[in-house]
Amino acid sequence: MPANSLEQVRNLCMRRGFVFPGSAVYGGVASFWDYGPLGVELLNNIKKAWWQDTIYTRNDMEGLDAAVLMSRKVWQHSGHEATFSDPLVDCKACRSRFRADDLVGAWIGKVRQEDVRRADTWLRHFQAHERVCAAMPEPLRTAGVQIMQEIQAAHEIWWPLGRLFLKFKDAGDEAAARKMVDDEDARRANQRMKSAQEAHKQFIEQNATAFEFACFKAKEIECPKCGSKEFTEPRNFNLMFQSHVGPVAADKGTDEEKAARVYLRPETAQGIFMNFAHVQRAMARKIPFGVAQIGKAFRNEITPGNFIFRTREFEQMEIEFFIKPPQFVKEGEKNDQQWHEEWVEQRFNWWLRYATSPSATLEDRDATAARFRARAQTPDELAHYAKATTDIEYLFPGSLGWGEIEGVANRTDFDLTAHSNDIPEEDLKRLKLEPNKDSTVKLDYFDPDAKARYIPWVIEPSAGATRAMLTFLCEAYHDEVVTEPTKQQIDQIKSDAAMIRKNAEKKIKEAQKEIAAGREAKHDPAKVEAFLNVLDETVARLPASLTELLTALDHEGAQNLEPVKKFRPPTEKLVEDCTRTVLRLHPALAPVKLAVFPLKKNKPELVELAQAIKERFQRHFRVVYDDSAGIGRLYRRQDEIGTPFCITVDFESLEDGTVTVRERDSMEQERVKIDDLPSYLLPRLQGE
RNA sequence: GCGGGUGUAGCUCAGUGGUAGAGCAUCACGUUGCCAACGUGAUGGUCGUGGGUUCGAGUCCCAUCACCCGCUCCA
Repeated sequence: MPANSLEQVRNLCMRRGFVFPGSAVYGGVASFWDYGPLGVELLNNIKKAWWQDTIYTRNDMEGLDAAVLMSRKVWQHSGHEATFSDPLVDCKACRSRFRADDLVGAWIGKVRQEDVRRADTWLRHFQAHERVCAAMPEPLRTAGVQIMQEIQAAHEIWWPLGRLFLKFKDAGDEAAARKMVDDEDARRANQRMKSAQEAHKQFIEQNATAFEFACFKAKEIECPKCGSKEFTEPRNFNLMFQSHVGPVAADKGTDEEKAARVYLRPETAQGIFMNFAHVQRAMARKIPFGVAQIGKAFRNEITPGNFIFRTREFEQMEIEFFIKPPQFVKEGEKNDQQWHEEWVEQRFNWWLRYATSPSATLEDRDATAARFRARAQTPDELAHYAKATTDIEYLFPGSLGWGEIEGVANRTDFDLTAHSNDIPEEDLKRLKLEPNKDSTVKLDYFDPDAKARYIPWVIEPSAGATRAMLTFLCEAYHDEVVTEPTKQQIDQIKSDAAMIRKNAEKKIKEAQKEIAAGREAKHDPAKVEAFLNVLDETVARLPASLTELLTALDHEGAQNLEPVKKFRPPTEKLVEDCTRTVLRLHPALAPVKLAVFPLKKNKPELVELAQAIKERFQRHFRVVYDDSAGIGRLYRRQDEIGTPFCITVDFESLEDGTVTVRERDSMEQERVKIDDLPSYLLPRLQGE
């Protein structure tokens, strides 16, 4: 069984040097992770497997590595800048989309259109603003509420005077009005009102974004279409990280600033489109052909999380495969839809191949295959550039569930057309594009076969390299029982579990009493009961369920139960003694391919030979030498990081030149001549 | 963004206002003939951070940061 929680994988990653939290010395920065010694090996191996399988073993592919920073114009014409630069809200009732700042601006101005001479209008207005301020985060909340209370207090004093003043003025009684203006109390009240209003205005201006957000949170805004007050939160879709080329002193938004602005790519694809003509000419390629690229991409995600699944800096493995537009496809040639299907199949099989270890049984393979699926996106999920997209998804453990690991999109001729000058009117209409006055070229292609010039269509298989790492880790992770606990040990667990139940049932009764008396209870009876059921069920299935015991103890309802705390350490010890953690990684992906041990570390001749074997292989792949523990522990350590083979040098080795080769998944050992090691290991490391 | 939880040694955690602990890991020496061996000793913590209450705070209060879970969201 693969990992049953992301937590297990996360722990292993941090403990064994796959992944570390970024900027940890300063408390960390959410969503950024560093890849440690084993992580960089695994990630490199994944990228290598992808590069070899998509470029070397095909006849229609080329590689590329474009710059991360690209001209702002790339992202203007690709549609990325315009589509995702404003704070947007969706009405949950009628699904209309609005700019959040427009709605809030209209709402603030609304009172001016109403009868400004009515006291209750103003009061309602101030109270509404106070509710909005109350929905703001601290310290804005306190400051805002204070300002709104002051304005209400000032209004209460000022309003009767103001109304009197207006009354005189309306009646044409200038003398009385003037007398009021000169009156000391009235002036003071007026002054207080004015400064309160000023403070209010400034507060909103200075905290525009937070205020905007709070308006929706406080449910003060109405949908202009349907009147509902239920909106999604304002999302500022400015997903791209910005920087500037050269020193820029200008303020944001000025022409000077914009001219120097560059974006960190949110996808590697545009770098390929920029180089379509270069690659085609330089390599004398005919359509169909593809360009592959591996590289970092950056998205300022609104909600990052789930370990390395969604991060703001990540790595993509992308292919843009250029094909004939439908109107030029001849009888017997693949059209865009068929190319799309073929790539989905190709890529799906790639995932399955590397998700399984060669030692996997048919049942294992079926179980693995069941955790992958290809799912066609529904029309409302499709990105602005795509005609169709099929997501390849993996069933991650725990709450993450099905997650996208690759998208295979049919981008039509959208991108190459968008980056071309002189776009014909019908294409502008068809692709909903604006004319491109910035581009210097037309990204078309003369097809000698069709004897026509056209802009190719594109199929884009785009996989996440960092997500691939998480996928393969989750799939490879196994806690295995290797030594059955004794009957005595099982009986001990059973009696401990019975004791836990007895104690917990007492706690449930106590809690029920507290709840009946209207007091807060220390335990939630339902949760404790649920925990007891899980525990009993797990204990009943011993010894097969041994590794599940610890998961059961992590149950919500197990918290604050004393006997559970006592039960945990010996149980942990027992589970650890009886199980091994093994990463059944495909050998091509394993960060360390081979480990060499001397059977005894205090025999120099064994150490010497073991180190010599290590040195013999270290030019070809990652191999480690270790003698810092007993042989059993050394094997376990390597299992945990997925090392496919371990070699042990013993006294027999000195005599007949053979060593013990121990295979990771089966733990079986074989005697192999040192000279035969290359021919023994090589095919096995390639997964044959 | 909201709600709940967690934060103590490299890791897993105990510590219920009164001298900071255990197991594992690491290092040294010895022992050890193949699946998480053992003995002896050593290293290692301003208890996430910043305030406050107190004679005294890992423990109580407030704030803040990070992570986890659940919603919400997601090119």
